[in-house]
Amino acid sequence: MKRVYYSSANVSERQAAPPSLAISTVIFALRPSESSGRPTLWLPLVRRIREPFKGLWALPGGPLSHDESLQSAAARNLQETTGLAPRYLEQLYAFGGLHRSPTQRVVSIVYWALVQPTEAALADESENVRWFRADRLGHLAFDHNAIVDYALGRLRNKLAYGSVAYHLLGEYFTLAQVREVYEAVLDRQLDPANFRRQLKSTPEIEETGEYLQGGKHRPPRLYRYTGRPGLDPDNRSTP
Amino acid sequence: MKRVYYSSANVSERQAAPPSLAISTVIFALRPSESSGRPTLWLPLVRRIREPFKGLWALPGGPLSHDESLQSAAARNLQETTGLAPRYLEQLYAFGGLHRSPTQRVVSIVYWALVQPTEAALADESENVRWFRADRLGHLAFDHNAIVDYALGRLRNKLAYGSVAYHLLGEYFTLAQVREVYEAVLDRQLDPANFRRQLKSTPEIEETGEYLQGGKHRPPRLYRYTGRPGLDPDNRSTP
DNA sequence: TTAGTTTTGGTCAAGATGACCATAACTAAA
DNA sequence: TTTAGTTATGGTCATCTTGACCAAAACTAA
Repeated sequence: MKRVYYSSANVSERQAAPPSLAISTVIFALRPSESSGRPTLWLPLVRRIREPFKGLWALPGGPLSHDESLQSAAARNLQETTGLAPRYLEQLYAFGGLHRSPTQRVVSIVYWALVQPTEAALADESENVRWFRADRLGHLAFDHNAIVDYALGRLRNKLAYGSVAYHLLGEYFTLAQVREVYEAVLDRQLDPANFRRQLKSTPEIEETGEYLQGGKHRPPRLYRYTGRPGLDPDNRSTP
Repeated sequence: MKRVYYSSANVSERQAAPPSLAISTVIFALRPSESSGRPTLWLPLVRRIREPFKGLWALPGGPLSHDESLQSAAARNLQETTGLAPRYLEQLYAFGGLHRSPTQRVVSIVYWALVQPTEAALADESENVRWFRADRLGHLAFDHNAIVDYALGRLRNKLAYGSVAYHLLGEYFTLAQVREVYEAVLDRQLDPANFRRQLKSTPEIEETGEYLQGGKHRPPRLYRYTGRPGLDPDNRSTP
């Protein structure tokens, strides 16, 4: 057996070894806050069961196997930790600082995803997989706090310009629900009338004949998103 | 000598090997077109001297060594092929399709850079390094045509929103020169008066007391860019 | 001196945006 | 049954931005 793994090599050989490559995924979903009941951003983390950073929470991820694309590796992360399929999945950034991991040089290609949390996702919580509020994470393993911050910045930017909010919602939604997503992510209040006017002028939002019943006040009309399910739109140019 | 390189392993071992990691760089510079004399986008390419794609032109790049960061590896590419230091350098995308290279699985983390071409850069042209017009590249090695297209899209986008045009110009420039950059990259004419009004309202553009002499017409005022030299602004969050 | 060209400053209408008002429609409490 | 409370929805108004266009200033070359 000639196969030699670098992890079993001695120190000088580890130095000469090329950096190893991993895929991680920042998975965002909306969940009502326990206190206010308003939607807030949550994301699933995985507890590290070995060194380095054993016991700390980290982003789901793992090594890239030779026969899967970057995006499908990220989708597999998502599936394995939450049981969910992504509604939106896009490459975030490649993090390759020299000292991200104390034991070896690791380059992580990080994806970010939007999903809608279902009962299935909650059922997949366990001792080593748990959902956290994005604004109350504590200290994570590696540079994962910085990565989540960067992903939050990207989410805010895409939300303000692109049409990404709908991937956090179900098939039918009210305009007030969309506004709540914006308010949660951008962390500021928006004028309901002005916000409504903007959404009415975007062609991807389609009016349905249905209304949301059961509320305490005037029943709002339900709408539907007719744009593409955004799976890595950045990657159009490469197969 | 226990060190084993995967490239010398047999087929089944190559299959099991992790994907190898490379850094490439798309380097843009402005150069006057021979025909019209107006500035156009050019980029340097390197001729492949071994298989695969031996003889074809490719983006400058190479493997990532264990002791350099992603960005400094890209800056080294830049230095080695052009002799220049980057005025602007930012990560573009990680390309990791399964069949980018016919011989092995390669994941390329690609950076894009803006420089101003000097005599030094021209002197560094050789049999195996040459500058090409970005819109007349021909067939490149690997998926490098797609990568350049993606980089061009990013450049157009950053130009339209961000403040990136000045990194293609010298320290002093006229507003008409900035407009020519926009016209070259976006490939459409812009109204001089309206364009001027917008630039006057951006705080990073500072008026100097100097004027460009020697032209055929009214001497235009010279301006200066006072913003940061944008070296990977995306990477603020990670050291 | 004059024609030609670019630079520079300006107007105007159309469109987008934020602040704000008013009515419609429903629930829940009186 | 009435009334108060709340959200949904439609609208106005002033302000800002944008694109189209006009005109004078300033220089060169003939």
